[in-house]
Amino acid sequence: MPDETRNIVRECLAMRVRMLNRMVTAIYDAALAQAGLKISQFTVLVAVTNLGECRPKDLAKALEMDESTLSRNVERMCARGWLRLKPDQDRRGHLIALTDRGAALIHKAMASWRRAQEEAQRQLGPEGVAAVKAAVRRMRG
Amino acid sequence: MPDETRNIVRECLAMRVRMLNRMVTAIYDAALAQAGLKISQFTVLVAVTNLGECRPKDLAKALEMDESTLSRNVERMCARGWLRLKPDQDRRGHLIALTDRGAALIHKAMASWRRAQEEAQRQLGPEGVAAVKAAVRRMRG
DNA sequence: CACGATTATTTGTATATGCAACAATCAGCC
DNA sequence: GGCTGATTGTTGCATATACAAATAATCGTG
Repeated sequence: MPDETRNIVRECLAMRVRMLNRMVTAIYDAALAQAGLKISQFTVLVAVTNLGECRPKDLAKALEMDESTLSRNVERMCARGWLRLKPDQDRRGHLIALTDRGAALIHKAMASWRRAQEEAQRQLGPEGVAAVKAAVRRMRG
Repeated sequence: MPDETRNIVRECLAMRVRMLNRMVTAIYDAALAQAGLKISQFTVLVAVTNLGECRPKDLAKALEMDESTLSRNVERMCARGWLRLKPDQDRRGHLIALTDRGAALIHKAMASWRRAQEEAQRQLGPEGVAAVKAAVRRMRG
């Protein structure tokens, strides 16, 4: 049995990707704490800015995130006044929009993001950075 | 503002790593559901097998995971009878040990893990796989 | 236009994640 | 032996994650 499991530790991609996720997330969360948010939330704010007013489904797709997860993240961010919901033609849903406070927060968090980004790049090295980008491109492509 | 945020989406490493994490985790969780566990739990079982009876701190370090997170994961897994706690010399803590049921579960889950591993490798491609491994090695190194 | 199928989103439930504060024990020193 | 600082681990709190089921509105077709 130990032979099998040792092999898993050497090979398992999920183990590695999840570890990488924890390490990288920690870097960004630590930096963004100064601005009072987490990378998960920053990511949503940025995505909404780029998409413009958008439907939950589109946002979830853009972030490759489960719709129910996003639903509750948006809920919390609305409660904080960073996002708000607007009625849509299709009355099954609504549009998610950035508020002024949300936009201000992105601006305020920019310096923290840049610091985290530099630190992550430093720790990963140029090859590591390229590697991560390539891996994601492959999987989504 | 959109200029800045578009740049973030293009560059942000956390966004990519987290996306990769969600995609890869989903592949393994879907496969392991057949055996009644998740990749997060499978990972702990395998790590305990390799370390042997171990203290929470060592296990957390091996998995690059917060001790409090691990504490509660172990708790759930004890409740299911996969792990159990044994007294240690150092009475502040205890040793985490695999039970027979835990060992049997690993065995039962092997085929599912292999299927997930193959699927993840297929989606990432050889370069993607190498990329992920290299990135982790760099960060932990 | 009515009705069943489809689509959009939220809720129920469970797990996972981590920071900060806490309790318990240990180790070293006097 | 008994204090004091360090180490080990758990708990309180908040957020994040996702599958399945429920809800609500739209669409397509007879």
